[in-house]
Amino acid sequence: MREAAGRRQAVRISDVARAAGVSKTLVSYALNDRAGVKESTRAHIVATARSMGWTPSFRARALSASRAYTVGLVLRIPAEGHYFTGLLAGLQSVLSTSQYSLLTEVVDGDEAEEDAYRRLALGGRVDGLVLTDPRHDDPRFRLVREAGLAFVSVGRPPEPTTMPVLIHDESRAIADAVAHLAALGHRRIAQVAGPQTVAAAGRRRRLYQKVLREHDLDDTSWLEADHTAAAGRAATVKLLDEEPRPTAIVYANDLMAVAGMSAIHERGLRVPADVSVIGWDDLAVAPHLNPPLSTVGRHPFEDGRAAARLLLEAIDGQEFAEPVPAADPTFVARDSVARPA
Amino acid sequence: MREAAGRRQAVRISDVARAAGVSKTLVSYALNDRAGVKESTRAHIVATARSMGWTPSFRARALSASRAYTVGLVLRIPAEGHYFTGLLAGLQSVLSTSQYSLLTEVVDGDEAEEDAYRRLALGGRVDGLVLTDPRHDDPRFRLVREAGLAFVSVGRPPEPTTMPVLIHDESRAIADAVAHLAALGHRRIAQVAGPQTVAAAGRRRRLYQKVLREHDLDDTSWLEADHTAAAGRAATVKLLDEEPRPTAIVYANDLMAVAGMSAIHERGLRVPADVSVIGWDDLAVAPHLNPPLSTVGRHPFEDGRAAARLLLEAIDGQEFAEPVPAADPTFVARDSVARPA
DNA sequence: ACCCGAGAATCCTACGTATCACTGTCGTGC
DNA sequence: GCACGACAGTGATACGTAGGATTCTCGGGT
Repeated sequence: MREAAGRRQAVRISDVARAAGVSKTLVSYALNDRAGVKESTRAHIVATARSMGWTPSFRARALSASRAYTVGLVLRIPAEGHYFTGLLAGLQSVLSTSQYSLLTEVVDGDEAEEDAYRRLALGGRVDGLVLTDPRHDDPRFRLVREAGLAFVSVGRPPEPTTMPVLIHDESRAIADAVAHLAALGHRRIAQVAGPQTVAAAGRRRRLYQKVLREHDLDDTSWLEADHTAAAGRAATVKLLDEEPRPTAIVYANDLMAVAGMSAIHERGLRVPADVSVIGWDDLAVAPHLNPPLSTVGRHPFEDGRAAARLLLEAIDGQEFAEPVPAADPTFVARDSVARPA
Repeated sequence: MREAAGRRQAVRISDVARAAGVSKTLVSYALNDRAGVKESTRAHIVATARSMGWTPSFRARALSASRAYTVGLVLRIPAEGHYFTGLLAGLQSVLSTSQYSLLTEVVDGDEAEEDAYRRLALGGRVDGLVLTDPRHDDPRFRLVREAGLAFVSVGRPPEPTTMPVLIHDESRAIADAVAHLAALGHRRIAQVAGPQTVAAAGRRRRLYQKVLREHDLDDTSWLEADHTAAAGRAATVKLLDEEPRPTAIVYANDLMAVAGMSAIHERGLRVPADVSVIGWDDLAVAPHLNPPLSTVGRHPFEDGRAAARLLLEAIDGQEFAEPVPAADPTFVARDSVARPA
């Protein structure tokens, strides 16, 4: 059996100091590029450290600096794997240029989520958190406030804050989508909206309704569904039973849109001839579906980069009076939308 | 401007000790359930700690124990968001019952990946790593060996190791898929395989060929593609030009299968009447496609759970002589496969 | 009256880095 | 000739927890 964990640092700063014939302090100064070290001494120390293969201990540095050099992201499962993969990549692309790392925590329900936040916030496990999809009465904001933890919220939080908030303007994408449908002659447009406890889902549903009214269209035909294929299918079946039948359905995400198209086909109806369909997310498969899915593309990678930058500033003590606008989603027209039969 | 980061521990173990009128050591013993503390004293200490809201400092604990209480996972982007989301969830479900957290690092190329591993391995940032998709001459195994870091490999590593290795037996799923096609009368089955530098992709391609030969079928019609939609489409176009044309195509992942179906339609051919299609992954959208996609389901969540358990044991010093079998993938028949016209 | 031992509690140092406060040295200007 | 400041370098301690070594306490046996 090999030696169990609890691996000590192989070569310590004191080893380097002894080898170079100077004090630990000077080694630290030399390697952190601080003033007060003669250039020749610095070169000697750096060379010694390199030859000994010394890397500063992350743990000791974190304790000494009273910093975790880590930020946290809590993901909900089952969830939009798509958006979060991109967000993750964007966060990383910024963090890895700093000293920071990203800790992910995956949860599957409200209680688990609160536990996760408590675990991360307490004990100084992280210096900051990325919060996504704020809900009404979201307990997370109270938790982080009490813990005095920095955060960045992707989406408007339920309470005012001086922490950074990243917001998207979805009105343009929604206006484009509805205009596209209206121009083709659609008069009955139904909506399968996301969970209305998620603040952004409610806002998006109301935006769609507002734009429908601006086109003098009925805005009353909408249902709530929880982003799963089953819910999307069920909602679609209900909408197809309405009288008169909608000629177009807009969905809160692509997965529900795909399940909806499947339900439409099972009814013996065609997409787009009988019912046009629009999704939200622009999954990798969307352009290759049969028919290719019209949808709204988001910018998770850019969101991640912006969120990481803001979070690092917040950790640094910066305050934010106003929400920060992020890259807006854009409508992508494909063949799942056509003139109604 | 609020106070910048570098947040100290609000209440320390010494505060609790003073308030309870005992030494720091006794507080530590009492809260870590160690012997040598009178029961009444323990109760008093626990009550005091609770009333003061004390949580041990993660940073100090990590330094003192010479442990990071963290394991790392490096993801490649663009990649199978699907499998990794599940893997992440599985890893977490085990880690969060221990003291461990998961650090993710997202990279987009070979150099970035090596950097990422170096960052994590050096300085004791993590106690162990999850390595996925081993490649031939994979530099990561050398890196972790040199760093003396524990790891679990999801897939057979290129070099022998005493660290745990999780392996899947794909032969059953592949045999089922080919048997299903053969039983329906398919004689010309082509393959769009994954990147052959990934060891598992090569093995899977050869497995398909072996099973084809067992059915006395031609095994020479295969192409390599890099898991993207564009590559899947291009490979499909080439295969459709072959003479005689294949009546079925099996793909290394669902995304390429979807793109392939799209290419088949563009040729004026039908799925499954003219060409049957089988994917790999069982994406959430697969059952709802038009037609529903036959594919092979993996078990990322269970893989994640198993990997986490093994990694924690490896960190504990356990050695592994044999690879550990994981939940095998299973073939799922859907309507994208039918009797050839 | 004295010794012994088990259990209870404390003392002190390790963990490894960073940094504050300080000492020593040398050149410069008056 | 002396005061002073800039610069180079060192010593000691904080960071907060854990735990081995040690001391203390107290009851029981001889």
